[in-house]
Amino acid sequence: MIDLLGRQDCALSALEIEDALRGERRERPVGRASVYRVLELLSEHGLVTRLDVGDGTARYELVDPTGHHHHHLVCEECGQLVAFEDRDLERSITRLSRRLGFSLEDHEVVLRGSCPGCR
Amino acid sequence: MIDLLGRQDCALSALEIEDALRGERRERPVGRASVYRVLELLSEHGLVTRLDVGDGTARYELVDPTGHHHHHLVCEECGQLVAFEDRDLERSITRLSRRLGFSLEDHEVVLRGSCPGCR
DNA sequence: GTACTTGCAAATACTTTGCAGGTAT
DNA sequence: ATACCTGCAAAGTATTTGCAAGTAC
Repeated sequence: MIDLLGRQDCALSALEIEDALRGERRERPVGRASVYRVLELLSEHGLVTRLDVGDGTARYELVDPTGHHHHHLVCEECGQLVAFEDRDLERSITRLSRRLGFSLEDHEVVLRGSCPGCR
Repeated sequence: MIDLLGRQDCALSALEIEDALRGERRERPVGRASVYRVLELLSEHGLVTRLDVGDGTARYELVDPTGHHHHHLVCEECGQLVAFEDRDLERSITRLSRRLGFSLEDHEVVLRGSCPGCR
């Protein structure tokens, strides 16, 4: 599954992962429960992030081992999910959590609007 | 329902709203479907924002008519949901969307970690 | 009357859990 | 043997939809 996620350029839902894995291994098809169980494990160990775009399904993606991380834009016209990275934004968030006395484990930013192609 | 949301200091889930409304009006209890339908309407008209903290349930809150808006901290110890406002963060996001050529309709920031009380 | 709104119940979608059988040590 | 991991089916939860009855005009 880690392989599979590594090959993606954007987050997959649990059901998409299940389908993909079933496509790869026909003999003993992977069970839905296992997918969720493994995702929870990977997530707890910080290898995978859970992302929620607001459509009632959780998406998962591999954490970049170099420490870089990105956030997501959702185009409300075409539904496309685009990843971006922004140092300035990250700096704001770090400063902010210090200001609030909050020790930050994780954070998630979702921007919604129209992508350049759809405007 | 707008009244009810106005009285809250933090976002409510659809089911919490249903319960609260049923408490207020015993004769003809409000139906679940109506709650979701009204929330969708209010949301489309920009009177209510939908917020997703990552626990598989959507939460809703009234949009501040003064134009101010806030984001949320989730404490992973006590589960508390805290709202905050940060001009610096908003500025980063505005700059960012300009940089990406993305026309922003809405955005959502969720920070996860431990609140001052739980550390 | 027609058109719109409502609540209920059923349907759908995503996720979790119980369990029996399998694998590894 | 024990302990762990798996897939299936069933249960649980959140949300949406079909529909019959009620309201407004």
